[in-house]
Amino acid sequence: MAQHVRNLLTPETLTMLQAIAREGSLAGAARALGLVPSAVTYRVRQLEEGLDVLLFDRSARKATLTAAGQELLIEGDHILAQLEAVAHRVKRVATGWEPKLIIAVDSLILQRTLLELCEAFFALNPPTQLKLQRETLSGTGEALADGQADLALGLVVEQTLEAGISTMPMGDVPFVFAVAPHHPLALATEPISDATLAQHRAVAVADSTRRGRGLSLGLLTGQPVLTVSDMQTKLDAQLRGLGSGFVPLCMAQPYITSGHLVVKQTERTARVVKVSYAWRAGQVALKKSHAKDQPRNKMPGRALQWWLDQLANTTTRRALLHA
Amino acid sequence: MAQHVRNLLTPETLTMLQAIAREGSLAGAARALGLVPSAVTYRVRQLEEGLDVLLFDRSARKATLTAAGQELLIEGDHILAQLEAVAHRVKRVATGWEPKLIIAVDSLILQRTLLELCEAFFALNPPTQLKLQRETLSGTGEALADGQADLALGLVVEQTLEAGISTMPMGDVPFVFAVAPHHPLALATEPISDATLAQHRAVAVADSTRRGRGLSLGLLTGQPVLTVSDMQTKLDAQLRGLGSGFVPLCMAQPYITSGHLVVKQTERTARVVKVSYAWRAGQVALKKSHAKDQPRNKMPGRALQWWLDQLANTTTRRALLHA
DNA sequence: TGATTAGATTCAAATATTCTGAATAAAAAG
DNA sequence: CTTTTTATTCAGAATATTTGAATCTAATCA
Repeated sequence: MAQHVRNLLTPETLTMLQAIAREGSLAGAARALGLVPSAVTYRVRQLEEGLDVLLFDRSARKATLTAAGQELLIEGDHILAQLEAVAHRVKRVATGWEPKLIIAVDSLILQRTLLELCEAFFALNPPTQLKLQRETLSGTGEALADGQADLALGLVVEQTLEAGISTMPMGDVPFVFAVAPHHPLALATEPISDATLAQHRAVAVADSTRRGRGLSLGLLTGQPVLTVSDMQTKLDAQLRGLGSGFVPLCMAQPYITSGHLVVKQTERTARVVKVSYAWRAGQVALKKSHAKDQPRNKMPGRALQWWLDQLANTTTRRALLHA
Repeated sequence: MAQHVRNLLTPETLTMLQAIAREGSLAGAARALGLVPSAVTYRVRQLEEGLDVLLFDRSARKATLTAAGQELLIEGDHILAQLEAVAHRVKRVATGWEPKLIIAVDSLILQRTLLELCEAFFALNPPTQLKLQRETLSGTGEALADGQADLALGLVVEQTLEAGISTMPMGDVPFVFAVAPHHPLALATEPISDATLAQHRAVAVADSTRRGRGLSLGLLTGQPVLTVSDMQTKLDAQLRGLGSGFVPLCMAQPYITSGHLVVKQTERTARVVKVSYAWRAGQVALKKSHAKDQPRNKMPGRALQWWLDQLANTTTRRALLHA
């Protein structure tokens, strides 16, 4: 018998829990994991007994999660993700080259330029796999803070960042208020007041944060909202006249020129968002108990270093933000 | 062979790593864990091979952690703490009563009143163990945000709190600048300027945060500082004339009356800190993949509810802050 | 309604994993 | 230079997990 409950929460067990939730049944999880159903039953029972908590409701044919089970599932997901991140980080420290470099990219960032950079990176034949994670607003910084990402591009700088994370400015992104020419607001007298705005649907980009409330950029209370997951979708929605809102001038420019979007002055000042990039710069805070008072190895991995070198170039930074 | 590296990072393995770091050797860890040394060797080798990372430097007699090993140790500590918190939370959800209620208490809070409340709580013969964790400044809120604590008393409200955490004001705590009567500043002309202050040592309370930079209340740059871990120690230090600084009026009052402390006016405005309490109010954000669209059970546990009931009482709140 | 299907559980046996204990080597301490 | 402490290896022993067949039950279908 395990002395401590936390010893029951092994990664394998948590993975199994995910599988059960995903497949909807113990039998399904067994198939997914390449196990026999009784093995799953055995482990679930083990877990329930050790924790002394009923995790599944067996009254129906398919076992369903109890409230406690759901709690464990959700928290377990988070832990598993962290575990992954830790293993990754440890490997990076050991080899100098990251096995994987995760870049959280805000939807503001120009896809094309980013992919060109990736191409240049791969031309070096690095042993490093790249993973691009598109995020929005606070999700971008959060991925970094959580250790899910190594580099974040396109941070909106209102966020507070923890120690151990370095930041550099990328530049300013001017936003304009734009609507489709057939949208009622296209004919409104300028500057458009908040009261008028509130009568029409806004298109907002959802914050991809996984915890907390997240940022919301300039929404009016009571205003109907269409929420989309990234800036490109928002632009598309506005082109179709589904709503109005601020969009980065650089992304909207071609449509403005072609007349598919109309810029309108508003009462609230035009936004200029300061954008930056950030990365984990080692030097994790030491707890006193194991402070070996030997300074921690804080150099960035070689892949990260390459990206930072690229970003040190003003032209590159510009190219990531401008259309 | 484990398919995925994260499966190697079991709680037991991480615990073992802690033990090795704490005891300073594999043999020591084996003793501490009630195992035979070869078992520890076996597991370490298993881990190192699976991770494909050298965690220990064996050149000396005692194995010492490599940089990678230290990274894993530190991150592992964090994960273990979270695991503990998760198991705890799951149990609470299942039983309605928390097996343990962890209260993070800022050093501002009056010990005596708090203990009286504990006494009243235990009079109910609850199945709940209480754990009081004294914290300072941002540490108090952080313990809550991390899931290490269920209730936080004495939050300084400058902190931003995540969703899922509820806050209520407790009251205002006036601070006064005080020094011992034999301290040089006791004779200074009032109001004392910042320049004069900076020439004398300040006594500051260290932020107990485990990550980030933390708050620091009104320190002057370049001023010599004696840092202590809680408000009571700060008061003691100032009574001995070791330095000067702002202290809560309520704590200082008896000493002011007896002449062991002298209040001085300063150029910077007297502080009044707004203090609040906060607790985790369930409703964890659901990830889409397992949203069972059945509303989450969000009622607080019964022990927490009892404390919240007490705190709803104005007199109780006052008593926790006043001397 | 009754028959059928898919899921969950139980248990003994098979298999895998982890631990032990003795033997060995090598570094620090005396 | 001996003694002590530590780490490692390896073959069995002890544990833990998985399997597969049998049984039971809830949903689905004819």
